[in-house]
Amino acid sequence: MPKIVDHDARRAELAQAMWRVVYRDGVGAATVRSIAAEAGWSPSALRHYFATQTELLVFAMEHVQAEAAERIAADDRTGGPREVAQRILEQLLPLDRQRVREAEVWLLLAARAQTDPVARARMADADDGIRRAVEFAVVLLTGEPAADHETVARLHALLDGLALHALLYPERMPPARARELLGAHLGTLAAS
Amino acid sequence: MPKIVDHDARRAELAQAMWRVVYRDGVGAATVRSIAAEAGWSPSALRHYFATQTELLVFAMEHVQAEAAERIAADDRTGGPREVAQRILEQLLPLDRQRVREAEVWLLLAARAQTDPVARARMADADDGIRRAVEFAVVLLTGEPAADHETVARLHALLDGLALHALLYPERMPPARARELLGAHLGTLAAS
DNA sequence: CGTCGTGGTCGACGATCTTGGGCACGGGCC
DNA sequence: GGCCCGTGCCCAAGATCGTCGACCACGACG
Repeated sequence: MPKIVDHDARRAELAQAMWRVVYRDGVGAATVRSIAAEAGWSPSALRHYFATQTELLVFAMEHVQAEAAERIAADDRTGGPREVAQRILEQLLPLDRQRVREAEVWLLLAARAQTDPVARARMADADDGIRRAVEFAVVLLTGEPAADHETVARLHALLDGLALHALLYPERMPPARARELLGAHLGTLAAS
Repeated sequence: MPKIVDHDARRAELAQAMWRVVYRDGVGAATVRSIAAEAGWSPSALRHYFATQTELLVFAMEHVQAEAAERIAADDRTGGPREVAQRILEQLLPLDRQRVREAEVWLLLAARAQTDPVARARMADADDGIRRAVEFAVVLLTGEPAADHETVARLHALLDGLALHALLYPERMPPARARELLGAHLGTLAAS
């Protein structure tokens, strides 16, 4: 068989090009044509690796998930449960440029998920990951072996709400304030 | 001067057409053309009343705000503070088809706000309205004359997070669960 | 060495938002 | 009463986007 190309490597390469575009010009500029130009190929070339734009976005979201998971895994777990839980959950908030871009991808995929089932499935998967991190934090804070579902769901909603506010209204919800509010909520959990 | 048309009435008429499309086919189907067809005009006719698509979305969002404000004002305030606060804040959650559509407009405008300053400004205004409702609820619950800023911001983030989850993952966050989680949080506020 | 499948480009299609030019109508002015 | 001209509206085109089909080139396998 002919000319065999490592699809995964190509996809990663394209995703990096996409990420450069997103990082430089914002997620709105991440069109098929601009990404192809960034990677130095024709727009149709992308079609071999990403049949549709949604697949591109989904791949970018997978990258976001992997990065966040890696950051969380890389935490050294030093300090008390409060500090560890706070640091872990902060990895899921748009507190610096990198995480802002990640959150932009997240929001864009969310908007697309309203009509696109594929995007919807990826969002649900990402949501699972966030939920697991929240569960971990709750277990850490309460010391109980299993996390209370209601507590988890509430913290989860708060976390995503904070992320949304920090992304949409950075003046009203600067990083320090988001951290502070998250800490306040974690405080109520540890106390009870 | 010639043929004078009531612009406000026309805009309202067009907004109703838009709303019919959104309600029937989802917010994704709300293109300039579909709205014009629904209203029985040509797409260019809309240009006299809404120069750009963002203006249409912004107008729809203003309608959402007005509807929500009216629902909140229409509450009869019966029952204890917990019940009143809960009912008021539930008006801002996507618990039925009407409010789901409203939340869809909200999310679409949020995505657009990342690149469009006009959409951004409208989102900030809507955010003000939500914040005021949350402040009102907090004052009601705590009995204090002024609401604690941190408490308000936290409840606000939780509320928007719940709305987002209910909109994106209706299976995981059905209306009853959203109500329950909101109630749980309000409970912690009333207790303190 | 030939074949054929894979990789890649070009061009086109349909849909979208947006814009400019042009037509019709009708209220104001002489 | 008749002429202006500004408003309202449509048509067509431009720009950009995602997607698709037809075509060419290369290279591994038989």
